[in-house]
Amino acid sequence: MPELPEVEVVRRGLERHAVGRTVQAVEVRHPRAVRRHLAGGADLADRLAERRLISARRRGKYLWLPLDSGDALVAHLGMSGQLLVQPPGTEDEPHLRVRLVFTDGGPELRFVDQRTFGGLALEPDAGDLPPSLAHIARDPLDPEFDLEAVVAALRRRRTGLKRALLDQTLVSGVGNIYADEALWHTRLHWARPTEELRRPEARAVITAASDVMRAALGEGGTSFDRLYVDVNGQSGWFDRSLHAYGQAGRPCARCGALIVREAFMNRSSFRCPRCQRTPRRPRW
DNA sequence: CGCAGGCCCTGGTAGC
DNA sequence: TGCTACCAGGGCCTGC
Repeated sequence: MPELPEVEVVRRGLERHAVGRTVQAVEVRHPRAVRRHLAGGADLADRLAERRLISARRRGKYLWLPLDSGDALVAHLGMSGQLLVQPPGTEDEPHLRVRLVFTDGGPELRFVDQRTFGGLALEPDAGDLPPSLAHIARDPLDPEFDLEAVVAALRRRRTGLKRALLDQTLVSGVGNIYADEALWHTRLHWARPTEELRRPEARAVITAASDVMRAALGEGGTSFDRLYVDVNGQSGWFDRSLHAYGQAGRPCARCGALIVREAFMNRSSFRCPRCQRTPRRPRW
């Protein structure tokens, strides 16, 4: 599941392998992959053809590639999306959704996505950010990320802590994996009411999320199910450093109690039952 | 407005 | 063996 570190690895790959090149033609092989492009796949292909990719940018889990036309190609990898750079003639992947061919005859850019939660769309490149991303908060790796403002906003919420960490309008880039890791590092329970957080606790959990994501980026991104690979198909290996996520039944690295898995928001949450005690008034 | 919950999607796997 | 049920979960959407 690509979260911020994995998406950043992809962004760097795009910067290296796609930026500066000119699109010759685009093949949209699955309409769902371009569902956010309301004018349809043919329109997307038309407006991308003969356009040069200017740069590769990211906010949270979103990527966008500004074009020399003033549009930007916005991409989200969803659960299982990949952007692969493949030599022409390489056999098509089973879940190939969109193919970009370049005028230089070099490697193609392929959007591959098994579960089709991800997709591509063209939008105006409105200065700093495509319009559809206006609601996405800055992520912790953004130079303009304002920790104290996020801490204050977090403590104004009236919800469970993990819900808030996953809310991309509060802080972006954090998904299920890094939320569980940040909570484990700070010994906080996922159902802690945000309005009861002490300022140092709030500061610690946001800082922990930031630190864990930065560490993952340093190691090439988390990958435990082979669905995530970077722009050239290389897997990361950060899963070996996870302390909570996916560790049910394994001993907590801090206290030895067995990590438990709990249902939360139709997904899983992992925590240490001893280090991360259930709060008196949980907000599930 | 803030917040909660449903839904979308597919391949792998567990269970009968 | 072959079927069904369940699981992974980010983000959009709706309703309260």
